[in-house]
Parts: sequence; structure tokens; C-alpha cells
Amino acid sequence: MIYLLIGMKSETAAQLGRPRAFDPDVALDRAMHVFWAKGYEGASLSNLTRAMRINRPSLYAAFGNKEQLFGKVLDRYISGPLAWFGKALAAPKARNVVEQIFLGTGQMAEEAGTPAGCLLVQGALACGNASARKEVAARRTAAEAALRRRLQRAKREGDLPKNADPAELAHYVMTVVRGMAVQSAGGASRAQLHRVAQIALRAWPKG
Amino acid sequence: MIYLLIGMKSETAAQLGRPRAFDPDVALDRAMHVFWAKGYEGASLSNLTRAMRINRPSLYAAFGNKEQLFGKVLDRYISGPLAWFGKALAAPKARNVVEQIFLGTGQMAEEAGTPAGCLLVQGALACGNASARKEVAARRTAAEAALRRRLQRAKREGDLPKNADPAELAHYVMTVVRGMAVQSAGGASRAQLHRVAQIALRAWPKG
DNA sequence: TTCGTTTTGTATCGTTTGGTGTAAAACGCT
DNA sequence: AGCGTTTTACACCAAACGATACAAAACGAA
Repeated sequence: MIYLLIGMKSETAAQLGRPRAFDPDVALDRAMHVFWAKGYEGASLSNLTRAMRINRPSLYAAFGNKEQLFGKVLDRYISGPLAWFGKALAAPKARNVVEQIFLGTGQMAEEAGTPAGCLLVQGALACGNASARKEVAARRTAAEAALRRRLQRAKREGDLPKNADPAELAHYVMTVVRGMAVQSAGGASRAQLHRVAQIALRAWPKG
Repeated sequence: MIYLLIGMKSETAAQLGRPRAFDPDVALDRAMHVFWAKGYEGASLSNLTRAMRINRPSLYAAFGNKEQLFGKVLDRYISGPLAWFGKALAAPKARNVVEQIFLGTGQMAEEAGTPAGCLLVQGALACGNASARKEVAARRTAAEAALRRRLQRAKREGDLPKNADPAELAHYVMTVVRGMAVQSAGGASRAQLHRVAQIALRAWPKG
């Protein structure tokens, strides 16, 4: 019961006790940058609290522990810096969907003030903490599943050739996207990623 | 002077003092698996020494420290599990080179007894230790440069269309390869990766 | 056997890790 | 003002981290 209330940003609920001196969403954004740049294990609690500008007990009271904080960060990452992905899925034609996904991936590389690469790739690809590893893997899987469903719909609508396999194409697109994330983390420029995307599109079935 | 002698497996050198009870190469292979599966920070010294079956002081005497051990592991990884890459570069035609690179990447996914994915991607993509991060990035860059040089040669030999850009193609191929490594770490099967490789090859310039 | 040298095993170093106990501070309510 | 409640700041915890000191053990040479 109490747990269900946590996180409800109810405007009407009367405030009880000393009010928070920080905005949880702002703190989450700051934590996101640390996890993004350093990975789950590379981000220490000292790193996190310093960046979030809160004390340890405040972090634990507001977000549970490091694992749970990471989970909330992943959610915020998907609904924030990765929100363009959902919009890309809404493009009219399958080819446009893929183009916008490649485009969005490339644009993330030039986003000022954010670490290069993708949190879902760098966060905990290889990690001693199995829970964190599974969390990012699950989110990567979910993204691919969403694209697959979109391409399956496209095929039903005659937007893809009959011999095209939506699942394989989705797997291919997400493979390129994740490769781009690795390249970006390694210092690849937006222009380089853009050229990669153009070449990758040549593999798209004609029709 | 003394430093130059370290690592020389001289058969003639007279042995001085108590002989090693372990094979450094075998120990490196065991350390490789730990770094490969858990990443640089996820691999603790206790994990490493347990897997290598040596004590801490033996590790430090033979390999310096954790960072230097990681560097030696990367070298051994490239000359071992990644040796197929160099052979692929020796294929007669540019298209064969790329085919073999994709094939090799896919085969690594089904290699029994080795972690899924690529050490150069999982080792320290995002990592609090900047040195480790740079080490893997440098090796990734070197691999891409080798492929680029091979494709440049191919173009000089008329093995690639005049409008093809070897650097862009190399960047594309390595992007797909690294994406495949991420997918593999996430549980993708050899068959799935093979289909991705087939689609990726459709982007290859005809000629 | 004794000496010089190197490795081995144990025990430990100081630091950092993720995580809390506690009391003062800051609010709404009466 | 005083009470109940929640957050804050400071201190601290046990455990794990990377890295060593030290003495016994195991060799070749003398």
C-alpha cells in the first residue's frame, strides 16, 4: 500500500514532513550520465552522489539502492534520450522507419553534453553484476521486438516484399544500430556514422 | 636490459631460483575468459587468481598488475581467438575478405567454452578505468585500419568499383561485426548472426 | 652442504566499495 | 509553540578491492 504511493507525483496529496531539497528527475538525469559514461560497475556511489548533488541516505531513500537506481535510470533513458525510437516506429513506411532509426542513432552521437554511445550497450554489456547485465539485455530485446512487430505490420500491409523476413530485418537493423553505438563510443563522428547508415540501407529489400 | 629478457622463452637460458609451477600462457588464457565474461572492472583479482589457479603474488610477479595483465590478455586474445581475422584479410577478393570476417564473427558465437561476444567490445567499452578503456579502443581501431588497408589494396587492384570508398566500407563492416558481438552477448544464436551477415552482404557494392 | 636466487603460500596492508544509524533541520498541522 | 513526519548531513559500518611483506620452499651452482 505504502509502496504504491511512492513515485506518485500527486499534486493534491498534502505534504508531510520536510520537503525534498532536490528534484528526483533531475537527479536521475545526472545519475544517467554517470552510468552512461562509466558503466554500472565503473560508477561508484561516490561518483553518483557527487554528480546527483545529494547525499547517500537521500539516494537510498529516494531510489532504493544502486541496482534499483540503475533500473530507474534505464527507464528514464528510454523515455528520454531514446524517445526518438518510438517516434521512428510510427513512420508511414517500413523504409522510413529504418531510415529514422539509423538517423536517430547517428544524431545521438553529436548530441552535446551526453556521453558517446548507447547506455543500453555500455551500461553493463559485460558486468560482474548479473542483475544489471540482465536489465540492459532485457531492454535491448524489447527494442528489437518493437521494431520486429512494426515490420511485421508493414509486411501485412504490403509494405515489404513477400520474401522479406521482418524478424531477420529487425535483427539486422538493431545489429547495425548497436555496432554504431560501439563505434560512437570509440570516437566515430556523426558523419562517419551517417555514411555507415547509408551503406547499411543498401541492404534493404527493394520494392 | 633485464626487462628485455622478460617474456623471452629462451630454452638455453639457465634457470635460476625456484621454477614456476604454472604456465604463464595457460594462466593468461584463464584470465582472458574472466575478463571476457565479466569485463575489466567486473573481474576482481580474486576472480582472476581463482581462475588462473595461482596466488596473488605470482600474478603480480608474472604480469605486473591488473592493468598490465589485461593488456597481455588483449594481445593473446588477438593472436588467439581472433587470429581468424588476419587470415580473412588474406582472402583473394575483397568480397571474400568481408564474407570471411562475417563468417568468423558468427562462428565465434558458437565456439563452445568461450563467453559470447567479443572481448574488444565487452572488455571495457564503458569503464571507470580510462586506461583499460583506451586499450580496447586502440585495438578496435587497429582492426578497422587493417581492414581498410586491405580494401584500399583491393581497389587498386580493380577488385572494387571506382565509386566505392574503402574507408567507408571498412567502417560499415566493422560496425556490423561489433553489432553482432553485442547481439551475441545478448544471446543471439549463430543462425541468427548468420542471417544478419547475409543481409549485411547485400549492401556490398556489385562488380 | 651451503649460498644465492626465484617462486610460493599466508597473512595483511590501506583504500574504496555499497550501505546505515543517528541526530539535527524543515516542513504541515493543531 | 509544540507535535508528528520526513529529509538532510555527518559519521560510520562490514566487506571487498587492488596490491605487498615476509618467510618457507625449491631450484642451480659452488
